[in-house]
Amino acid sequence: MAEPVLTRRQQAIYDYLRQHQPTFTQPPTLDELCQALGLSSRGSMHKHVQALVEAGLVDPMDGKQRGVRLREPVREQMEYQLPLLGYIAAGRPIEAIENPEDVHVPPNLRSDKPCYVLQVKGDSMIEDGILNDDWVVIEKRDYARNGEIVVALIDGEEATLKRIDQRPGEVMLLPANSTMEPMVYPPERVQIQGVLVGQMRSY
Amino acid sequence: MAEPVLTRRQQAIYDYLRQHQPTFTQPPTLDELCQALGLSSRGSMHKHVQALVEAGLVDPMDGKQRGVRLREPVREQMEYQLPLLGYIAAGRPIEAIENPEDVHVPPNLRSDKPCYVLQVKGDSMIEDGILNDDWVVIEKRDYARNGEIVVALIDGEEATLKRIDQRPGEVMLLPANSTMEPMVYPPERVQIQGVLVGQMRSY
DNA sequence: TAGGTAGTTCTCTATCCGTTCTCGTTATGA
DNA sequence: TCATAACGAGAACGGATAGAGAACTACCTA
Repeated sequence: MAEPVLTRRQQAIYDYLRQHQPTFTQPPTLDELCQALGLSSRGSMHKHVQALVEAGLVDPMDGKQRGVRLREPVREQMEYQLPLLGYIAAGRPIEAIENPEDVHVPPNLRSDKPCYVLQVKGDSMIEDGILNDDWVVIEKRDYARNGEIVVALIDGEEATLKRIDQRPGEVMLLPANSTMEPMVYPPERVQIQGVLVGQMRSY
Repeated sequence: MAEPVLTRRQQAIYDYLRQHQPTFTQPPTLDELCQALGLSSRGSMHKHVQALVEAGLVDPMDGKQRGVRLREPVREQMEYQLPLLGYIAAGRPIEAIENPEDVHVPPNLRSDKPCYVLQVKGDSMIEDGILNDDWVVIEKRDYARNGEIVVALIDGEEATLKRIDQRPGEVMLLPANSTMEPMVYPPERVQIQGVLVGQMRSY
């Protein structure tokens, strides 16, 4: 989809919304937008916002109620980009990247649920074909079926990528490396953070 | 399409656009272009830009709207698509797909040379983390450095994906599977068709 | 029920900017 | 030397963009 080509003002408003999105407790009113952008006419602002709605960049707010308004069209039109959140190595917390850059992920390597990307450090899953420095696409999810490969957080501090086997009273995290032993924990110590849905490697 | 043959000025403007494209938040106006190129007449600039439009190098901006203007045409949207040519399994020709569909490939999984995608059948490279049904991105190339993983055609009929080791008088194709033996051929029987540059897997 | 808040629609106006035009200068080749 | 093309300046026109403000409506609250 081609960029809708916004006018200067529309672009400024859109940028402002994207930039301040995280700090809003509520979507802003037109008046607040006017104040932020230095306008004094609600009507003019409405015209611009309307243009953004038609460009598909802002939620219609089409009814007209709600004291407050307008909102991001939910993440990405960039449906091929996912955030690279950090590195995952067995036994350490996920090493977060300060500025999560976006990486391209083909649609067939992800699910239609929210996903993110981690880079693998270590070789605990080497026999499942997951090597050091591979990128893995993770679907954000807090449960898993047995046999799935998951990002698990142990005791709230150690993150690891392992195949999971959940049994009554215990959870087994299975490495795919014959030099390593399965890890067994009581369920309350293991928190599932996501499930592997795709993988990429560059040579 | 033959090179449109630009005049000196047209070329300068085109170069400027290509060079600064990434830094634009918005396409420039004619006045901005004049300022950047050291002109003072919007009308003259318009004439040059018009020539670029007719040369097919710039978007028409044909109506007349958009407070701002002109931008690159060669916006490769195909840049993330590569053809899926078929399946590769050790010991058989590449099984071509009648209608090569295009698959999305992130830019970091490919080179800037021509590439294509194959789907792996078999597990001869399993210890290098290349599993059955994985997609591999292949750079089209007829030579390789030792240690690279290549698509090799043997006797013009059997295609295989193996790590290569070329020595005087012989070529070794090394599987990554301890149950399989390296294959040794005289160089004239082995034709390199491409080199592995990326890999994708869906779970 | 009244008044405040906030989205919507409207008109009016100013400015921006693409477009078209004319005119002058310079360089090149037959 | 003259015709032509490339180039540039500048003026004028008109549509697109932008903003102000008024009027209307819907909703919420006191």
